[in-house]
Amino acid sequence: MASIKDVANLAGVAVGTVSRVINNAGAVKPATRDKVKAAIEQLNYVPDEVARNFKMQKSKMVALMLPSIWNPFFSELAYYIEDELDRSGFKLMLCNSGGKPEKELYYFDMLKQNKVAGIVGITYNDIESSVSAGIPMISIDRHFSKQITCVTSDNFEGGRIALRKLVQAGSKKPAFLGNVPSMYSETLRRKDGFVHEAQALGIPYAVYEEPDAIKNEDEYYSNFLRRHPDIDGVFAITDMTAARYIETAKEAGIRVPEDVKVIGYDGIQDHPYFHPVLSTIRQPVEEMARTAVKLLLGKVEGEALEQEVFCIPVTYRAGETT
Amino acid sequence: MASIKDVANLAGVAVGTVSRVINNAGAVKPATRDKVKAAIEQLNYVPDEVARNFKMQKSKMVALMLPSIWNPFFSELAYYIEDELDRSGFKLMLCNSGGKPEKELYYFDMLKQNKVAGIVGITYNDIESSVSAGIPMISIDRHFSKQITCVTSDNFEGGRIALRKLVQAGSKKPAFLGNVPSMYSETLRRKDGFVHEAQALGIPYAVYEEPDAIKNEDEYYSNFLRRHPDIDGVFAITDMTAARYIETAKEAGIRVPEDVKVIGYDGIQDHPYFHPVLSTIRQPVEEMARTAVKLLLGKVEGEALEQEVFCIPVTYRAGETT
DNA sequence: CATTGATTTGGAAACGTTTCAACATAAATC
DNA sequence: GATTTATGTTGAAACGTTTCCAAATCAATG
Repeated sequence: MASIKDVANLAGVAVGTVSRVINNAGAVKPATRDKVKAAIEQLNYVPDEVARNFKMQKSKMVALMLPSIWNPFFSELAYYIEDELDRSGFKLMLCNSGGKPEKELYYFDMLKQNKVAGIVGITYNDIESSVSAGIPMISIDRHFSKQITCVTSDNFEGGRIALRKLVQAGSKKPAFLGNVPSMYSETLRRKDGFVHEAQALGIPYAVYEEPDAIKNEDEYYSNFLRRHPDIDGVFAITDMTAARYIETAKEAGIRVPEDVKVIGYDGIQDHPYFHPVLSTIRQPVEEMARTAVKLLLGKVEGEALEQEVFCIPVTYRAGETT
Repeated sequence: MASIKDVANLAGVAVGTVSRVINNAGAVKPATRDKVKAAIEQLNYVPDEVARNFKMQKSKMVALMLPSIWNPFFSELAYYIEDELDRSGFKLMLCNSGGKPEKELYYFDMLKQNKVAGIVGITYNDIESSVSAGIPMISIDRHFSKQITCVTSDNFEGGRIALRKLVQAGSKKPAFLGNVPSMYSETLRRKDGFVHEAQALGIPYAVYEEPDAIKNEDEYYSNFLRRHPDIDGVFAITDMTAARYIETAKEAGIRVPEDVKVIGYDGIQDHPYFHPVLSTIRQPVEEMARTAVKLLLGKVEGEALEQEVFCIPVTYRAGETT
C-alpha cells in the first residue's frame, strides 16, 4: 500500500505538502496541488485511517452499547443511529452487553483502550467510569447524572395518553402492567403518567409490578390475571409485555379487545402482517436516534449541552386491541 | 493517560521490557516482571489499542455489512456474530448498506482504509474489490467466487422439506412464491429444492416470480392470487413474504390453513405471541453466525479453507399455517 | 578464574500520519 | 530597488507501540 511518502516522492514535494492537499488545509499552489493529486491518482493512494487516528489521538468510531441487538426496538434504533453517524463520517461499533453490568464494564474498558470518540448507551450500570474516562456519552432511556445526557421519549405523556385512550375505548378500571428494567430507567415515568392521569380524571386504576426476580416469566402474567380479575384495560410497559399478556389472557378465555382493552408502548410492529396489531404508544425511534447522535457528536466537538434530558414527543397508534 | 514510557520510567526499565511484560512474550525475570506490574498498577496503565493497531498494521475489528440491521433475521445474525467475535477478542463494526451497490462499495473503501481484519457480508455486489484489497471475507447466503467463502443454510434441502410438508398437510398443487434478491444469492436454491422434490414425487406445482421491478409491492401478491387461483399450498421464500401473502389472501377471503397451507423460510418469529405463527423452515441462525465468524477468523490467521460453500442443515418448525 | 552459552535487558528504528517552526519565494508597497 | 508582507514549502518531531540487534548479566563448566 502506497504511503504519503511515496506520494511525496513521486510528486517531488514534501510529505507535509501532501498532507495539506489531502486535508485541504493550509495554502498550496494550484500547480502543486495538481502534481500531488496526479501522484495520488497514479499510486492509487488512500490515507491510512489507523495512522491518522493514532496521530490525532482520536477516532471516528462511536460505540453503541445495548442489551441485545436482537430486540426489535434496539435494532431499529441501531439502524437509524448508524445512518446518522454515517452522514457525519463516523462509524458504529456494536456492543451487546446482555444487560449484564460486568459485561458493560468490560466493554467500557475496551472502548477506552480503543479511544472511541463517543458512546451511545442503553445501559443498566451507572456508567460514571465512562465519564471519568473523558468519553462523551449519550444515554437512551436512562437518566444517570448531569454529565450523561439522556435522550428518551416522552414517557410521562405517553402514560397519560395511554390512560385516556383506554378510558375512551370504554375501560372502567385500567391497570399498568410491567416491571421497570433499571432504577435509572426513564420508562418508570410511563407508569407515573398513567397514574397521574387516572387520578386527575378520578378513574380507579391498578398498578401491577413484581419483585424483579421472577423465575418463571409466565407466572408473572397469570398472577396478574388472578390478582386483578376486575381489570378491563391494560397499559403495558412495552409491546412485548402487551403481546405476552394478550396471549396469556386469551388462554384464560379473556377476549381482547372485547373484555379488556390493551395498549402497548414502543411501536415495534412496523409491518401489520401479524396479529393482533397492537394499539400502542409509538416511540419516535428515528428522531430519538438522530437526536442522540447529533447531541453526541456535538459533545465530541466539545459543545456544552444545555439540557440534561431530551424528551421526544410520542404519538398514539390505534391497532386492533382497543 | 499514562503511556508505556511512563511505566518504564517508574519501574526503572526500558520500554521494550514493559512491552514484553504486557504481551508476556520473550523472557523476563520474575523480579522485573513484578516491578513492571506494580508500575502498571500504580499508573493505572492500559495499552493504547490504537497505537498497537497502527504499529501492527492490523486491527481486531471485523465489519458486518448487511442491507439493514432492522431486518429481524439480520439482527439475530448480528447478535450471534458479535457474541462469537467477542469471544475471540474481536470487535464488530456495523455497516448498513441498504442493499445499494454504491453504498457497499463506499463501505468497502472505508473498511480498507480502516484496515479491518475481515468482513462478514450479506452483499448484493460481487465484491471482488474486497478480495483484491486482501481483506479476508465470508459471505452469508451469497456465493460469488472461490475466494469468498460462503456460509448458508441448506436452501435446497429446505425447499425439498417445504414441498413435502405442504403435500403432507394436504396440498394438491403447491406453489413457490418469491423473488430472489440477487443473482448470486443462494436462496435461489430454495426454489430448486422445491421444484426438484415436486418433480420427484410427480406433484403438479407452480413457481411465481416476477420481474424485480415492481413499483407496488401489494400488486405482487394480488397478481399471484389472480393468476394462480387453483393453488392450495404456498412455500414462500421468506417468512415476511409468507406473512404478506397470508394477509393479502385473507382480504381476498382465502383461509389459511383451511384453503391454502403456507410455509415460510427463516424462522424469525422467536416469540409466538403474534399470529399466525408461521410454519417455516428454520434457519440455524446461531450456527451460521458462529460458523461464519470461525471461518473468517481462520482466514485472518492465514488458514486456507478447504470448502467454498458451507451449508448448515435446516429444520422444519410447525406453526399454525399448515 | 576464565570461558562459554543461555538468559535478560536496553535502546533505537519503524509504522503513516499531522503539525509547526523555519525557510523560500512571490507579491505588494514605498 | 529595497523593504515589508503574504503566500508556499520543507523537514523534523511527535503520537505509543513492537521488534530486533546488541549489550549486559548470570550460571555453569573446565
